[in-house]
Amino acid sequence: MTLTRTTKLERGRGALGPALELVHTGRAPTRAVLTAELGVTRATAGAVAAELAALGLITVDAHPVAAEGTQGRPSHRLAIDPAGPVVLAAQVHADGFRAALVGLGGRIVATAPGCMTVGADPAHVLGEVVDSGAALLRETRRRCVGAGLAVPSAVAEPEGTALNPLHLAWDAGAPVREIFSGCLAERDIPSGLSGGPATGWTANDVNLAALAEHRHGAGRGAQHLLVVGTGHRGVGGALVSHGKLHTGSSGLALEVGHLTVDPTGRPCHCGGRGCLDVEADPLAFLEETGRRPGPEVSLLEQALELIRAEYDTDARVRAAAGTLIDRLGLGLAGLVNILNPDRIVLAGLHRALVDVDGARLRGAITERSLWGRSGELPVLPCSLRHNSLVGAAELAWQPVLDDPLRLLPA
Amino acid sequence: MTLTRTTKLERGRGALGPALELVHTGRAPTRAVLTAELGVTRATAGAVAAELAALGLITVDAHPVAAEGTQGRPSHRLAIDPAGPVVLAAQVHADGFRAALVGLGGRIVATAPGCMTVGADPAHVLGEVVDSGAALLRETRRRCVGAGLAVPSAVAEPEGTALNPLHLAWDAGAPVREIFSGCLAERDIPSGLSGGPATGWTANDVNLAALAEHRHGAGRGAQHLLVVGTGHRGVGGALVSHGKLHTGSSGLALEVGHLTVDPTGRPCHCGGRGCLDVEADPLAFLEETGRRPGPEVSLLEQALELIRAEYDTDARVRAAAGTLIDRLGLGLAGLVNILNPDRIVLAGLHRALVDVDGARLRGAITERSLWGRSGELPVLPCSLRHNSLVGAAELAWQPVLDDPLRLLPA
DNA sequence: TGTCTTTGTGTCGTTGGCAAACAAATCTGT
DNA sequence: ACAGATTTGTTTGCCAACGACACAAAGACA
Repeated sequence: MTLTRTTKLERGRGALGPALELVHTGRAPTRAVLTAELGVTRATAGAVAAELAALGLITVDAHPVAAEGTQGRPSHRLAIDPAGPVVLAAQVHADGFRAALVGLGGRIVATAPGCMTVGADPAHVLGEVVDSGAALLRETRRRCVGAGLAVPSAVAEPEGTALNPLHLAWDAGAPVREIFSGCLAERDIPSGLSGGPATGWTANDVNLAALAEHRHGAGRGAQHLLVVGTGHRGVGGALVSHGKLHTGSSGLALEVGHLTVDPTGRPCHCGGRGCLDVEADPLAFLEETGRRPGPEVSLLEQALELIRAEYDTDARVRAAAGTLIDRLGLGLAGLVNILNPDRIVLAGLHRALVDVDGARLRGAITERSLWGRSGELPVLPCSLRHNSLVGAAELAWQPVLDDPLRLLPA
Repeated sequence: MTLTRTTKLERGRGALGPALELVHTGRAPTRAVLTAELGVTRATAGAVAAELAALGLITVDAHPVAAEGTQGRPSHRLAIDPAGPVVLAAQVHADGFRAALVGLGGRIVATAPGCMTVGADPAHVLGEVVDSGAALLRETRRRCVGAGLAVPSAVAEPEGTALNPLHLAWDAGAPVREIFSGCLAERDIPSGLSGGPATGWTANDVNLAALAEHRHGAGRGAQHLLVVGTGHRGVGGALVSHGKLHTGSSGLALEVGHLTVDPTGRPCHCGGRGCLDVEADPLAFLEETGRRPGPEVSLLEQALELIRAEYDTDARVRAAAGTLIDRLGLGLAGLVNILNPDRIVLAGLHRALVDVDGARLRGAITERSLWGRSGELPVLPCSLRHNSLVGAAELAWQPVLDDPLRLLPA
């Protein structure tokens, strides 16, 4: 008679995903905290932690050390397994791309920048991106369990097409997700998961930056996080509500670039005037300062450098920053009235603006937003270095976070 | 030895809530459909249906009749028990109030309008509202399991205070939910649920209208439903995302009245110019037609009557409607770019506008919204008579839908 | 009438978790 | 040093909530 014992490892399957997410986002430093956060018994939490450790995703330290000022038996520390699997993450922008391997917890394990041939088509660029990632995988000999890509364009759902890749010289409507997935398949990047080949998860870069900031950065703990930022041209936005990206019904939500912030302002390609896209992006800033943008580095870098180097010494730079802050504040106030976020995080050029005069920005928002608690609404600079890249990794990690048992044995 | 058998009725507890919601929203006409929608076995679905019937919430017909053109054994029909419990729902507006008893399925069982003393304070008004509801309960002898209230003001969460009850002559910040709950307790309206006294669920009327339209009306099945409408003054909005109201972090989301639709337009009390609130509400419409609004009935009713009676004959009325449609379209386009809904439902005056010239409104939205599929975006009139009232009932039903076992035995 | 199709019901086994008793590890006070 | 106090981890027993399966029921169709 075969006695199939219900082993401890088979318990707690339902809580595996939530538990991994807690460790992933740093909200479960110890097993005791995990127990409380999951709302389960110590027995169940123990089984869950053991199973995640058996899957090679987390580590449970063998010899816990007591925290200071606490009584009782010290709890085992939980941590992301530093030798665990990684995902391939990449970000494409106007000047080039960056490929990386990212572990759980949003930790970048290895990364490499790449140049982009001007005018190259998406298949060519994404091929280079995946080649670069594959090289990192060979160097580090890490197991890969997914791939994610951030692009500076709205991405239509569920097709995965790039609708306005203006700064990449790609065709509008290019099937980016399909192309990326194809590149992964061609180069035999395994999915690492049960059920099908590797899927190249693809989304808009600001959306992914927001996701990353919510899970690992300045947006941590926010219920309704609004992220607004610039790349090299234009302004993008994203909303993370209750931990999930609000992408809308077809991925086109938070296209905030065409909020009107100056009815008499610059004409915009959308047909209107004074849109945020043309009034509060790096080019607009450079124009306000009276400088001629040079072709050597990106507009964003020129703008950031100008603020860094001359904000304290050049009144024109200060005035330009103030002008952009007021416009941005107007746009944000409109968004606050519609979305009622409990935190705002700014990226790109806007991050620099809140750094140099956060008070003015907060004032501009409060002045135009309604009965809210906007005075108490935190407006913070983003806190992660490569937030779109980390966000692309989040996308790729999501299936694992949803059900860790889908991981194939190493 | 006591043999405590696991009876059939104790099964399927976890699926009770989802099952009741399916019947409530009309998505489970038969037990077979319920089985498929829940994704459980027939045995479990049977147990769930039996338990809901035992709770007095639904009926399972004894002698099923085969549907035409189908083979196999006919499935039992599921329906809301017409003798089941009700909730007390009420709506307050500038001219008065309306109290009602509403059963599951959004069916209004009994209703009575009420006048409001001009300038009366909230405690007085809500006292009359609850008295009116209590009278209906005595008349109908129905069991009451909750109470909900719709107010024409933003309601701050989690406090439940009315932030801008401009049209009610109430103080801004009046603790409406607390007052309503107090009135219920004073009059011994039972909660009908385990755990505590009756709670007077309270929310903004447009939000509740949106919830009602999503569950029982023109918004059924939408993933991201945007509702915009007028009461007697001003413009309100609401978003239902994946079946849940997006209230934002403190209940103040979708305050769409201050979107700018005409930079050179009327001054608004918010300090700006040309806000939707003053450019697309019933007063604005009446002004555009050149009529002097009379004091006898509400502005909304005057506007609706004017459209009904004179749209076909009076060019000035048509022109005014066109002007408002264009402004509304501009505002909606902005919202579409931010929220990316897959359906728009219009209420109040805006419902009449889409009725008389929906094509113009759809054109105005498409023209200004970006790379979306806005051409395919349905823009519909609302379809429920008292949608805020039904929405208030939804609020009160929610605890029962979440866990029907909280219902106390009759 | 027999067969097919679909739906409802009863039985059994598995699973995922809880409760409680116990064991372990550390702090605190004497 | 030693005895509680406190907190955490582990083991055992148990049970509710299902699914799987076989069978029964009720109609359509030939």
